[in-house]
Parts: sequence; structure tokens; C-alpha cells
Amino acid sequence: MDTRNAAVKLEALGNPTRLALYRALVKAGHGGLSVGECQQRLQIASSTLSFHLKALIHAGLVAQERQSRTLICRANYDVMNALVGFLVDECCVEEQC
Amino acid sequence: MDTRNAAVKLEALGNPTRLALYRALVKAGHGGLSVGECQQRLQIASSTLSFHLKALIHAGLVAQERQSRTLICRANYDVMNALVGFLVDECCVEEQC
DNA sequence: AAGTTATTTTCACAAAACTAGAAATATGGA
DNA sequence: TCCATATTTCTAGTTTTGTGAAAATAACTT
Repeated sequence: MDTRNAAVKLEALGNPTRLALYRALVKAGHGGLSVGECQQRLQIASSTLSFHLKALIHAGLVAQERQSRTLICRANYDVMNALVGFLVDECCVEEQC
Repeated sequence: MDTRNAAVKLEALGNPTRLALYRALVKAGHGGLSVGECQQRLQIASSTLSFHLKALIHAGLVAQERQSRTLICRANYDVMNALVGFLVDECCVEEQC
């Protein structure tokens, strides 16, 4: 994970709607949520949801799996852990904490 | 830390220039860096640096302390740790991981 | 094939973010 | 007071983001 990569993920999470969406998926856990379930929880236009969902997927924070007509969305925990690791990494390299 | 608050911090970190700036401060550790030292490392216009610095300070991620004519900037580690905690919090509430 | 449900893409627009030059402010020194 | 250094604010231009209605696509059912 480099700086540019981390910035994409952080920017994805740095929007209130997307952060709420992501957290809903984190809470949902392994089972994930369908796009429709996400929409019910967030109460936003489907096109707006799709727009934000795409950003999270592009950032690698969310994955989708099709089950017949519905798309299941899941938080990618590994990617979030890597991001957290990046943030705390290299702390006080030039001077001890 | 609520969602809106976390989003402000994540958005602040979600810009490549600001993330590089923040990481420079994290690396610098307790001693921090002056605004001028930050500018030397990032090689951007001083007004641009000031603009991004303000965003990090507003988000609570960076603190400043004046020492005569120079302003020393330091990463606020407590705030970052709280943000990281918020991100991993509530993981899989609805279903076990 | 025709209809139904689930989701995305296109489009248009308003709002916000990013950038940097120039001017202004703050602090200390001669 | 006058000058130098450090940093911010103002201003203006360009680019990007966020939103939702309407249309399009995908997958299933009858």
C-alpha cells in the first residue's frame, strides 16, 4: 500500500454517505447486504447509492457478488486492516515516540 | 467520535498532498516540523500548504505551536488512534466475523 | 416474447475542492 | 522605526464531486 493507494481509500471513506454505507456493511458482517437493503437503510436515490458504491468498490474497500438478480455487497476487512496498518506505520521514524 | 466527525478526518486524509503532509508529521514524531520544513519536503506553494494544513488542523489531526516566528506542526496521535478505533469498531455486529 | 425486479449509466447542474500568485499579517532583529 | 523571515488570507481560475430523474441494462418468471 503506497500513499496514492491509501489516499484513494481514505477519500472513499471521507464522505458521510459513503462512510455510513461502509459502516452498514461492516456491521452486516460476512453475510453482507444487497444493494436494495443498503438503499433502504440509507434512504437515498438508487443512482446516488450506485455512485458511492462504485467509489468504495474502486477503492477496494467493498466487494460485490451477484446472486441471481441481487448484488450482495460486503466490506473487505483485509483492505481496511491494511489501511489502518498504513496509517500507524512509520510512526516517529525520525524520533522515538 | 461519530460518523460525521470521522468523515471529516478521513476526508482530510483522503487527499494525496494532505496525506503526504500528515505522514511527514507522523514520521517526524514528537519534535514535529515547522511549516517551512513541511514546504521543503512537499515542494508546493506556501499558500497551498497553508490551505491543506488548515484542513488537517480543523479535523483535529494536527496541532500547531508557535515558537517565535516559526510554527511547529505535530501529528495528534490520540486523534488518529481514535479514528482507527472507530473504523474497526462495530465490526460484524449483526453476524459474527 | 413480454413483463417484473434489481441495479447501473447517462445527463445536467449546483456546490465544493484545489491551486498558486499577490497582498497582508505576525514576529523578531538592527 | 525599518527590514527580514515565516506564514496566512485574498482572489480568481480550473477541476472535481455529489445529487437525483430518466433511461438503459441484467437476470429471472410466465
